[in-house]
Amino acid sequence: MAMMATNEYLSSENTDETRSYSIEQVAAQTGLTKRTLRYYEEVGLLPPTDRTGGNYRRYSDDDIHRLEHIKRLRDLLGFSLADIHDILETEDERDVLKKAYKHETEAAAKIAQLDQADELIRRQLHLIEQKMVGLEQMRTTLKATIEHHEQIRGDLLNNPS
Amino acid sequence: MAMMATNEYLSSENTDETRSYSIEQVAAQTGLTKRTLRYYEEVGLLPPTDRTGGNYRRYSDDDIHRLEHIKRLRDLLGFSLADIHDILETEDERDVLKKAYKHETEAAAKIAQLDQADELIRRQLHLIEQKMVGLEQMRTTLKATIEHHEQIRGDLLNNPS
DNA sequence: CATAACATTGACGTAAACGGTAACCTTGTG
DNA sequence: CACAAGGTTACCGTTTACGTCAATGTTATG
Repeated sequence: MAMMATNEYLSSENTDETRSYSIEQVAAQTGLTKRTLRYYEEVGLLPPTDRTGGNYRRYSDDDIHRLEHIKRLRDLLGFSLADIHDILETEDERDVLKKAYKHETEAAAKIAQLDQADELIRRQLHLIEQKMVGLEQMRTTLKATIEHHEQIRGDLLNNPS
Repeated sequence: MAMMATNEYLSSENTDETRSYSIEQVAAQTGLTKRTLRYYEEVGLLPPTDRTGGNYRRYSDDDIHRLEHIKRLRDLLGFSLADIHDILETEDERDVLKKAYKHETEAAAKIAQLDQADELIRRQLHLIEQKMVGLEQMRTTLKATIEHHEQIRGDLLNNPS
Protein backbone atom coordinates (compact mmCIF):
# COMPACT_ATOMS: atom_id res chain seq x y z
CA MET A 1 0.00 0.00 0.00
CA ALA A 2 2.90 2.32 0.56
CA MET A 3 5.03 1.08 -2.32
CA MET A 4 6.05 2.74 -5.53
CA ALA A 5 6.01 6.24 -4.20
CA THR A 6 8.58 7.32 -6.69
CA ASN A 7 7.94 10.77 -8.07
CA GLU A 8 5.54 12.84 -6.08
CA TYR A 9 7.04 16.20 -5.34
CA LEU A 10 8.81 16.40 -8.65
CA SER A 11 5.92 17.70 -10.69
CA SER A 12 8.21 20.40 -12.09
CA GLU A 13 11.94 20.83 -11.97
CA ASN A 14 11.75 21.04 -8.21
CA THR A 15 15.03 19.54 -7.14
CA ASP A 16 15.67 21.77 -4.13
CA GLU A 17 13.98 22.04 -0.76
CA THR A 18 11.06 24.41 -1.40
CA ARG A 19 7.73 22.60 -1.44
CA SER A 20 4.49 24.00 -2.68
CA TYR A 21 0.89 23.00 -1.99
CA SER A 22 -2.55 23.35 -3.54
CA ILE A 23 -5.27 25.22 -1.75
CA GLU A 24 -7.02 21.99 -0.91
CA GLN A 25 -3.92 20.53 0.68
CA VAL A 26 -3.43 23.63 2.75
CA ALA A 27 -7.06 23.61 3.80
CA ALA A 28 -6.72 20.02 4.96
CA GLN A 29 -3.49 20.72 6.80
CA THR A 30 -4.53 23.90 8.55
CA GLY A 31 -8.17 23.09 9.20
CA LEU A 32 -9.21 26.30 7.49
CA THR A 33 -11.64 26.22 4.58
CA LYS A 34 -10.63 27.10 1.07
CA ARG A 35 -12.97 30.05 1.26
CA THR A 36 -11.21 31.26 4.38
CA LEU A 37 -7.81 30.93 2.75
CA ARG A 38 -8.91 33.09 -0.15
CA TYR A 39 -10.51 35.53 2.25
CA TYR A 40 -7.36 35.89 4.32
CA GLU A 41 -5.44 36.67 1.20
CA GLU A 42 -8.10 39.13 0.11
CA VAL A 43 -7.96 41.09 3.36
CA GLY A 44 -4.18 41.07 3.41
CA LEU A 45 -3.57 38.68 6.26
CA LEU A 46 -1.61 36.44 3.99
CA PRO A 47 0.63 37.97 1.34
CA PRO A 48 -0.41 37.10 -2.22
CA THR A 49 0.66 33.55 -2.87
CA ASP A 50 2.56 32.32 -5.85
CA ARG A 51 0.47 31.26 -8.82
CA THR A 52 0.83 28.56 -11.43
CA GLY A 53 0.64 29.35 -15.13
CA GLY A 54 -3.08 28.68 -14.96
CA ASN A 55 -3.51 31.13 -12.09
CA TYR A 56 -3.79 28.48 -9.38
CA ARG A 57 -2.59 29.45 -5.92
CA ARG A 58 0.52 27.67 -4.67
CA TYR A 59 1.27 27.81 -0.97
CA SER A 60 4.75 27.58 0.54
CA ASP A 61 5.75 26.12 3.89
CA ASP A 62 6.14 29.65 5.14
CA ASP A 63 2.58 30.37 4.10
CA ILE A 64 1.38 27.37 6.09
CA HIS A 65 3.32 28.46 9.14
CA ARG A 66 1.83 31.90 8.87
CA LEU A 67 -1.65 30.44 8.59
CA GLU A 68 -1.14 28.24 11.62
CA HIS A 69 0.07 31.29 13.49
CA ILE A 70 -3.05 33.17 12.43
CA LYS A 71 -5.23 30.30 13.57
CA ARG A 72 -3.61 30.23 16.99
CA LEU A 73 -4.09 33.96 17.38
CA ARG A 74 -7.71 33.66 16.32
CA ASP A 75 -8.89 30.51 18.07
CA LEU A 76 -6.73 30.28 21.15
CA LEU A 77 -6.30 33.92 21.87
CA GLY A 78 -9.51 35.32 20.45
CA PHE A 79 -7.94 38.15 18.52
CA SER A 80 -9.96 39.74 15.74
CA LEU A 81 -8.56 39.57 12.24
CA ALA A 82 -7.86 43.28 12.55
CA ASP A 83 -5.79 42.64 15.69
CA ILE A 84 -4.01 39.81 13.95
CA HIS A 85 -3.32 42.04 11.01
CA ASP A 86 -1.59 44.52 13.30
CA ILE A 87 0.34 41.83 15.10
CA LEU A 88 1.58 40.28 11.91
CA GLU A 89 2.43 43.72 10.64
CA THR A 90 4.70 44.37 13.59
CA GLU A 91 6.27 40.99 12.99
CA ASP A 92 6.77 41.79 9.35
CA GLU A 93 8.18 45.12 10.39
CA ARG A 94 10.58 43.27 12.60
CA ASP A 95 11.73 41.31 9.61
CA VAL A 96 12.21 44.51 7.66
CA LEU A 97 14.21 45.97 10.51
CA LYS A 98 16.24 42.82 10.59
CA LYS A 99 17.14 43.22 6.95
CA ALA A 100 17.87 46.91 7.24
CA TYR A 101 19.96 45.96 10.22
CA LYS A 102 22.29 43.82 8.19
CA HIS A 103 23.12 46.68 5.89
CA GLU A 104 23.72 49.11 8.68
CA THR A 105 27.25 49.65 9.82
CA GLU A 106 26.85 52.27 12.54
CA ALA A 107 26.57 50.56 15.90
CA ALA A 108 24.46 53.40 17.28
CA ALA A 109 21.98 53.11 14.42
CA LYS A 110 21.83 49.36 14.88
CA ILE A 111 20.97 49.76 18.52
CA ALA A 112 18.30 52.29 17.71
CA GLN A 113 16.72 49.79 15.36
CA LEU A 114 16.78 47.14 18.03
CA ASP A 115 15.09 49.53 20.41
CA GLN A 116 12.41 50.20 17.90
CA ALA A 117 11.78 46.52 17.33
CA ASP A 118 11.66 45.87 21.06
CA GLU A 119 9.06 48.55 21.49
CA LEU A 120 6.73 46.70 19.14
CA ILE A 121 7.38 43.41 20.84
CA ARG A 122 6.73 44.84 24.28
CA ARG A 123 3.34 46.09 23.22
CA GLN A 124 2.37 42.60 22.17
CA LEU A 125 3.82 41.15 25.31
CA HIS A 126 1.72 43.47 27.38
CA LEU A 127 -1.46 42.43 25.60
CA ILE A 128 -0.66 38.79 26.07
CA GLU A 129 0.21 39.15 29.72
CA GLN A 130 -3.01 40.99 30.39
CA LYS A 131 -4.93 38.11 28.93
CA MET A 132 -2.91 35.63 30.93
CA VAL A 133 -3.72 37.40 34.17
CA GLY A 134 -7.40 37.10 33.40
CA LEU A 135 -7.10 33.43 32.57
CA GLU A 136 -4.94 32.73 35.60
CA GLN A 137 -7.55 34.33 37.79
CA MET A 138 -10.34 32.21 36.38
CA ARG A 139 -8.27 29.08 36.68
CA THR A 140 -7.49 29.75 40.32
CA THR A 141 -11.13 30.25 41.11
CA LEU A 142 -12.17 27.07 39.39
CA LYS A 143 -9.44 25.03 41.00
CA ALA A 144 -10.32 26.36 44.42
CA THR A 145 -13.88 25.26 43.88
CA ILE A 146 -12.80 21.78 42.92
CA GLU A 147 -10.57 21.52 45.97
CA HIS A 148 -13.35 22.77 48.13
CA HIS A 149 -15.54 20.02 46.78
CA GLU A 150 -12.80 17.54 47.49
CA GLN A 151 -12.73 18.58 51.09
CA ILE A 152 -16.49 18.29 51.38
CA ARG A 153 -16.30 14.81 49.99
CA GLY A 154 -13.80 13.94 52.71
CA ASP A 155 -16.07 15.31 55.38
CA LEU A 156 -18.98 13.34 54.06
CA LEU A 157 -17.06 10.10 54.19
CA ASN A 158 -15.74 10.66 57.71
CA ASN A 159 -19.01 11.78 59.12
CA PRO A 160 -21.92 10.25 57.20
CA SER A 161 -24.53 11.71 59.52
CA MET B 1 -17.87 69.61 47.75
CA ALA B 2 -18.67 66.32 49.37
CA MET B 3 -21.17 67.67 51.88
CA MET B 4 -24.89 67.26 52.18
CA ALA B 5 -25.07 63.81 50.71
CA THR B 6 -28.13 62.98 52.71
CA ASN B 7 -30.66 60.87 50.90
CA GLU B 8 -29.50 59.29 47.70
CA TYR B 9 -30.23 55.61 47.76
CA LEU B 10 -33.53 55.97 49.55
CA SER B 11 -35.70 56.61 46.53
CA SER B 12 -38.20 54.00 47.76
CA GLU B 13 -38.59 52.26 51.07
CA ASN B 14 -35.16 50.76 50.66
CA THR B 15 -33.98 50.44 54.21
CA ASP B 16 -32.04 47.20 53.82
CA GLU B 17 -28.85 46.33 51.99
CA THR B 18 -30.08 45.61 48.46
CA ARG B 19 -29.20 48.45 46.07
CA SER B 20 -30.66 48.94 42.66
CA TYR B 21 -29.40 50.92 39.67
CA SER B 22 -30.73 52.49 36.49
CA ILE B 23 -29.53 51.30 33.13
CA GLU B 24 -27.47 54.44 32.69
CA GLN B 25 -25.70 53.95 36.00
CA VAL B 26 -24.90 50.38 35.11
CA ALA B 27 -23.65 51.42 31.70
CA ALA B 28 -21.34 53.95 33.31
CA GLN B 29 -20.10 51.47 35.88
CA THR B 30 -19.50 48.55 33.57
CA GLY B 31 -18.35 50.42 30.50
CA LEU B 32 -20.99 48.68 28.42
CA THR B 33 -23.50 50.70 26.43
CA LYS B 34 -27.19 50.78 27.28
CA ARG B 35 -27.88 49.07 24.00
CA THR B 36 -25.51 46.28 24.92
CA LEU B 37 -27.17 45.83 28.29
CA ARG B 38 -30.55 45.43 26.66
CA TYR B 39 -29.05 43.13 24.08
CA TYR B 40 -27.46 40.88 26.67
CA GLU B 41 -30.79 40.55 28.37
CA GLU B 42 -32.48 39.87 25.05
CA VAL B 43 -30.14 37.03 24.16
CA GLY B 44 -30.33 35.54 27.62
CA LEU B 45 -26.86 36.36 28.89
CA LEU B 46 -28.36 38.31 31.74
CA PRO B 47 -31.54 37.07 33.42
CA PRO B 48 -34.49 39.46 33.09
CA THR B 49 -33.93 42.30 35.52
CA ASP B 50 -36.43 43.70 37.95
CA ARG B 51 -38.67 46.46 36.63
CA THR B 52 -40.17 49.57 38.18
CA GLY B 53 -43.89 50.29 37.97
CA GLY B 54 -43.22 52.23 34.78
CA ASN B 55 -41.38 49.27 33.27
CA TYR B 56 -37.88 50.65 33.80
CA ARG B 57 -35.11 48.13 34.29
CA ARG B 58 -33.51 48.02 37.74
CA TYR B 59 -30.17 46.31 38.11
CA SER B 60 -28.92 44.64 41.28
CA ASP B 61 -25.34 44.33 42.50
CA ASP B 62 -25.44 40.73 41.41
CA ASP B 63 -26.42 41.84 37.93
CA ILE B 64 -23.43 44.17 37.84
CA HIS B 65 -21.09 41.43 38.94
CA ARG B 66 -22.44 39.16 36.28
CA LEU B 67 -21.96 41.86 33.66
CA GLU B 68 -18.40 42.48 34.76
CA HIS B 69 -17.79 38.78 34.55
CA ILE B 70 -19.22 38.74 31.04
CA LYS B 71 -16.99 41.62 30.05
CA ARG B 72 -13.88 39.88 31.31
CA LEU B 73 -14.78 36.75 29.39
CA ARG B 74 -15.43 38.79 26.28
CA ASP B 75 -12.58 41.33 26.28
CA LEU B 76 -9.78 39.63 28.11
CA LEU B 77 -10.39 36.11 27.05
CA GLY B 78 -11.97 36.65 23.68
CA PHE B 79 -14.88 34.29 24.16
CA SER B 80 -17.88 34.68 21.90
CA LEU B 81 -21.20 35.49 23.49
CA ALA B 82 -22.26 31.95 22.66
CA ASP B 83 -19.26 30.60 24.57
CA ILE B 84 -20.03 32.91 27.45
CA HIS B 85 -23.60 31.79 27.42
CA ASP B 86 -22.46 28.20 27.87
CA ILE B 87 -19.97 29.10 30.56
CA LEU B 88 -22.51 31.07 32.55
CA GLU B 89 -24.99 28.26 32.08
CA THR B 90 -22.65 25.78 33.68
CA GLU B 91 -22.08 28.25 36.48
CA ASP B 92 -25.79 28.70 36.95
CA GLU B 93 -26.18 24.96 36.89
CA ARG B 94 -23.59 24.75 39.62
CA ASP B 95 -25.68 27.09 41.70
CA VAL B 96 -28.72 24.93 41.10
CA LEU B 97 -26.78 21.87 42.15
CA LYS B 98 -25.63 23.72 45.22
CA LYS B 99 -29.17 24.42 46.28
CA ALA B 100 -30.37 20.91 45.55
CA TYR B 101 -27.35 19.80 47.50
CA LYS B 102 -28.54 21.44 50.68
CA HIS B 103 -31.82 19.59 50.62
CA GLU B 104 -30.15 16.27 50.08
CA THR B 105 -29.44 14.12 53.11
CA GLU B 106 -27.90 11.04 51.53
CA ALA B 107 -24.14 11.35 51.54
CA ALA B 108 -23.86 9.20 48.42
CA ALA B 109 -26.22 11.46 46.50
CA LYS B 110 -24.35 14.54 47.67
CA ILE B 111 -21.11 13.14 46.41
CA ALA B 112 -22.70 12.32 43.09
CA GLN B 113 -23.81 15.92 42.79
CA LEU B 114 -20.35 17.17 43.60
CA ASP B 115 -18.97 14.90 40.91
CA GLN B 116 -21.42 16.32 38.44
CA ALA B 117 -20.49 19.89 39.32
CA ASP B 118 -16.80 19.09 39.04
CA GLU B 119 -17.34 17.68 35.59
CA LEU B 120 -18.67 21.03 34.42
CA ILE B 121 -15.85 22.91 36.07
CA ARG B 122 -13.22 20.68 34.54
CA ARG B 123 -14.54 21.36 31.09
CA GLN B 124 -14.09 25.07 31.64
CA LEU B 125 -10.69 24.52 33.17
CA HIS B 126 -9.62 22.63 30.10
CA LEU B 127 -10.73 25.44 27.81
CA ILE B 128 -8.86 27.98 29.88
CA GLU B 129 -5.70 25.95 30.12
CA GLN B 130 -5.67 25.44 26.38
CA LYS B 131 -5.73 29.17 25.89
CA MET B 132 -3.03 29.66 28.49
CA VAL B 133 -0.71 27.24 26.73
CA GLY B 134 -1.09 29.24 23.54
CA LEU B 135 -0.39 32.50 25.31
CA GLU B 136 2.54 31.07 27.19
CA GLN B 137 4.04 29.89 23.95
CA MET B 138 3.74 33.29 22.36
CA ARG B 139 5.13 35.02 25.39
CA THR B 140 8.16 32.77 25.47
CA THR B 141 8.88 33.46 21.84
CA LEU B 142 8.61 37.20 22.27
CA LYS B 143 10.76 37.25 25.38
CA ALA B 144 13.41 35.17 23.68
CA THR B 145 13.54 37.69 20.89
CA ILE B 146 13.98 40.55 23.31
CA GLU B 147 16.76 38.74 25.12
CA HIS B 148 18.42 37.98 21.87
CA HIS B 149 18.36 41.66 21.02
CA GLU B 150 19.83 42.40 24.43
CA GLN B 151 22.72 40.14 23.69
CA ILE B 152 23.29 41.74 20.31
CA ARG B 153 23.38 45.14 21.95
CA GLY B 154 26.08 43.87 24.27
CA ASP B 155 28.13 42.59 21.38
CA LEU B 156 27.83 45.88 19.58
CA LEU B 157 29.12 47.83 22.55
CA ASN B 158 32.07 45.50 23.16
CA ASN B 159 33.07 45.31 19.57
CA PRO B 160 32.03 48.45 17.66
CA SER B 161 33.77 47.36 14.48
C1' DC C 1 -47.68 70.25 37.32
C1' DA C 2 -44.94 71.48 33.44
C1' DT C 3 -41.17 69.84 31.26
C1' DA C 4 -36.52 68.22 30.63
C1' DA C 5 -34.16 64.06 31.12
C1' DC C 6 -34.29 59.40 30.88
C1' DA C 7 -36.40 54.77 29.60
C1' DT C 8 -39.02 51.32 26.52
C1' DT C 9 -39.88 48.61 22.46
C1' DG C 10 -39.57 48.05 17.61
C1' DA C 11 -37.23 48.37 13.33
C1' DC C 12 -33.65 49.03 10.32
C1' DG C 13 -28.48 49.55 9.52
C1' DT C 14 -23.68 47.82 9.75
C1' DA C 15 -18.93 45.78 10.12
C1' DA C 16 -16.64 41.42 10.52
C1' DA C 17 -15.91 36.88 8.99
C1' DC C 18 -16.92 33.93 6.38
C1' DG C 19 -20.64 30.36 3.39
C1' DG C 20 -22.57 29.20 -1.00
C1' DT C 21 -23.48 29.40 -5.81
C1' DA C 22 -22.72 30.59 -10.62
C1' DA C 23 -20.02 30.83 -14.73
C1' DC C 24 -15.86 29.73 -16.36
C1' DC C 25 -10.93 27.97 -16.73
C1' DT C 26 -6.93 24.37 -15.57
C1' DT C 27 -4.90 19.92 -14.62
C1' DG C 28 -4.13 15.12 -13.70
C1' DT C 29 -5.46 10.52 -15.34
C1' DG C 30 -7.20 6.54 -18.07
C1' DC D 1 -7.52 13.77 -25.58
C1' DA D 2 -11.66 13.43 -23.16
C1' DC D 3 -13.31 14.64 -18.99
C1' DA D 4 -13.78 14.40 -14.00
C1' DA D 5 -11.82 16.82 -10.35
C1' DG D 6 -10.37 20.84 -8.69
C1' DG D 7 -9.33 26.02 -9.14
C1' DT D 8 -10.64 31.21 -10.18
C1' DT D 9 -13.29 35.49 -9.65
C1' DA D 10 -17.65 37.63 -8.68
C1' DC D 11 -21.40 38.30 -6.10
C1' DC D 12 -25.03 37.66 -2.94
C1' DG D 13 -26.43 35.58 1.68
C1' DT D 14 -25.79 34.92 6.78
C1' DT D 15 -24.58 35.26 11.62
C1' DT D 16 -22.79 37.91 15.42
C1' DA D 17 -22.80 41.88 18.17
C1' DC D 18 -24.13 45.58 18.49
C1' DG D 19 -25.37 51.20 16.61
C1' DT D 20 -28.96 54.27 15.52
C1' DC D 21 -33.23 56.37 14.99
C1' DA D 22 -38.31 56.92 15.87
C1' DA D 23 -42.40 56.93 18.40
C1' DT D 24 -43.91 56.83 22.89
C1' DG D 25 -44.16 56.36 27.85
C1' DT D 26 -41.93 57.54 32.76
C1' DT D 27 -39.52 60.11 36.45
C1' DA D 28 -37.35 63.82 38.75
C1' DT D 29 -37.19 68.66 39.74
C1' DG D 30 -38.12 73.49 40.19
